[in-house]
Amino acid sequence: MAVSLKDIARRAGVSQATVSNVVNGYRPVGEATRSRVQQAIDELGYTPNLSARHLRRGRTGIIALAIPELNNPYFAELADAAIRAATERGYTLLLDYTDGDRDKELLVADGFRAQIIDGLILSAVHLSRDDVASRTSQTPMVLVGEAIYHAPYDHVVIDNLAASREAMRHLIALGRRRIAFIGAHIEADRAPSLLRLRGYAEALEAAGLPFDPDLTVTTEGFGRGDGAAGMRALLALPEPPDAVFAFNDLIALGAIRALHEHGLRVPEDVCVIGIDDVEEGRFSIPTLTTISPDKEMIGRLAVEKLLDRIEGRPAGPPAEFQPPFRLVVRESAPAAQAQSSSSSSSSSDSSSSS
Amino acid sequence: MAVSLKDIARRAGVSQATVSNVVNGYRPVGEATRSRVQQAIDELGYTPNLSARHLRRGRTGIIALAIPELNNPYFAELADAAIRAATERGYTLLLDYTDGDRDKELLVADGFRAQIIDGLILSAVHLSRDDVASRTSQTPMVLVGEAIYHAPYDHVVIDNLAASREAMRHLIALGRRRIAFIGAHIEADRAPSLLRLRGYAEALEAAGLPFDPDLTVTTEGFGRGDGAAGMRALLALPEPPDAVFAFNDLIALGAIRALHEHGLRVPEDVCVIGIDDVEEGRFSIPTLTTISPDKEMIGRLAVEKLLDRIEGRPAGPPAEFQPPFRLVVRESAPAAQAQSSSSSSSSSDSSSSS
DNA sequence: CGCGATCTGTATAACGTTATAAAGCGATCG
DNA sequence: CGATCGCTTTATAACGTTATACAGATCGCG
Repeated sequence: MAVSLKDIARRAGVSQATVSNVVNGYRPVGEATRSRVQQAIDELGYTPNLSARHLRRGRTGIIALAIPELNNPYFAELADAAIRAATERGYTLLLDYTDGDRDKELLVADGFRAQIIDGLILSAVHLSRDDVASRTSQTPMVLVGEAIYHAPYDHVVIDNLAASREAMRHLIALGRRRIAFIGAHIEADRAPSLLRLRGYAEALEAAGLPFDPDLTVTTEGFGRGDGAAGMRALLALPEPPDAVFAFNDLIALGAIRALHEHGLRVPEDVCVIGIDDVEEGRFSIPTLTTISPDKEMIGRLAVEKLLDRIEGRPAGPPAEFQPPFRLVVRESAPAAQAQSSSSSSSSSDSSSSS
Repeated sequence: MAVSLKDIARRAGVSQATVSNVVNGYRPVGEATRSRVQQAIDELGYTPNLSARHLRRGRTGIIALAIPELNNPYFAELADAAIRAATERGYTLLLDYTDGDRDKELLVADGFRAQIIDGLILSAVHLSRDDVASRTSQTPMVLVGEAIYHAPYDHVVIDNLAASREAMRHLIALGRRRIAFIGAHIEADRAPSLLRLRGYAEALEAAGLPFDPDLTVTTEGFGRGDGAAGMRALLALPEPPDAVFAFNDLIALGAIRALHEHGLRVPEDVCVIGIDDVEEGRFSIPTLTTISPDKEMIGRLAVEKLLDRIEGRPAGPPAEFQPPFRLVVRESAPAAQAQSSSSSSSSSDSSSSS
């Protein structure tokens, strides 16, 4: 059925090895034979059988990106960037879900799929450094996101501490004094919100504001529903907050919805700021002020570092890479010189690091 | 490095063929040897090499789902469902993008990736029936979505005509008389909005309302920005609409944003209804009334039909499958007995077909 | 002119599976 | 008692590539 190397070889009157060399360019081939072979390839419409190639080479040309869920547009946008980056480099990217489930994360890290993939980009939620440090699989891996730090793998993540501080500075500059944090997680193994939470606390201290434990809300997950629930809890307090710093945009959007249902205005009564800069926040009512990580670069960098390892390029010891982020000021927490209504997103202030 | 069939065979003192039979169960194996082999497998931690298996078998166990983009949460949710369905059946699902680009759609349909995938689920935007009818690739394919009808392939899609009529009936029942449609596409090869547009026109006629061409707005794409732009065009009319039926939720949400920027209230001044039921619409302000297709079933059905073809199960001639949908009434176009503010989604009216 | 070096091309052996044909071996049967 | 059958197991040949070792030319250089 499918046309194989052998068919081409016969047609062009050369050996299979020569055809292979024309296709892959491993060894030089004479101009005359090359064109003869090329013609045969064109005529018969040959494409190499990947299973066979990969069986022989020991690589599949497929890398996986494991994310908690696709429903969070942040991950959808990240996956988008990663897929494009992989495609450009001649690889195919496979999406894997973990459902934010610890066991599934372990499974993925431990080489489920190992037979089919050359490498793995893992965006974990529940895994600790020890979990990944003790993994047995030999498959190259790159970490992405906030969950794990200081593990013996390349790690691509924005400077969450700096990002949180910047978000908080913005709220404080707006004159807010009772600022809440939605999206903390108590589990011992979770650094992510720890870091963002720490940035929150540090910024409060730097501004001479008190840290009120009631204003830190723990959530189950990271969705709009979690944000709404968290906000409702805050509104039940005797003294509700006048601003909210959310772990991510989805939580922020859920919080805005809950505020709306309570008859409170954003930003007049309560300012809200998130992290992620998902497209939704550019059209929501009000539009969402947020920290915008360079998702394109995160995806690209993760793929690049992974391929360096896979293809055995000199890459040095595992390192942490920090793509830039920037504060995008929109309606939910407007610029300090109090503006009022519409007008589209205007960005300000950008900070980055290597 | 990796442990292979040969290692197991040696360890258990049997032939490779026997090990293969234990793993695959093609031929019976004696109880004694079976357990000996199984033990060796467990001890050495053997997993079959997929490239080799598939080289031999001629199948890869991978199917692809080609969608225009991941940024539209509708497709993200659909992909989610399809991935789960494929996983359940022992297949791996690969996501492919077409960027809503006609050439890329053709490329995908014509068997780019053919070497790596056993089958394809295609959600096209620009392809016509003739495009797919004349494709050369032998790879089994199932169509999903509104673009192509009556092609010689299984096709999974909701009854768009009925869905549109139902959405329109709801708006008309609310007393709206100048109802606009955002998201029409003029290209000759596009049936999708044609069908929804036709439902729109038919519903107008059925209600004895005039069809005003000014109220049908063509858009470039299907995103929030397109919806906002379309709405602005409508608001520039001498006599703006009092309701909007949007091609999908994203367009609807963009329209709501544009209305807000114009100082108009939804639903009091203008009612808005979409199609897709993306999660975002359950938290937007106002929450979005929409037609909710059963995405779970669309994904599951598409995978199922594709696997039937791949695995050679008797499946009869290509057919069209219509998963159910239902109208979900929320704030942007509330129930007829005029309610006012918050309260969560309440569904009504469901219709389905085979 | 002869010998090594280069440059092209070929034959062949893997890679890890699974399908096919055949072999071993009791037991059954005519 | 020899032939036949059924059951389990094995040996072997693919599947379509690429890597390795090698064989002929052609060429440069002493």
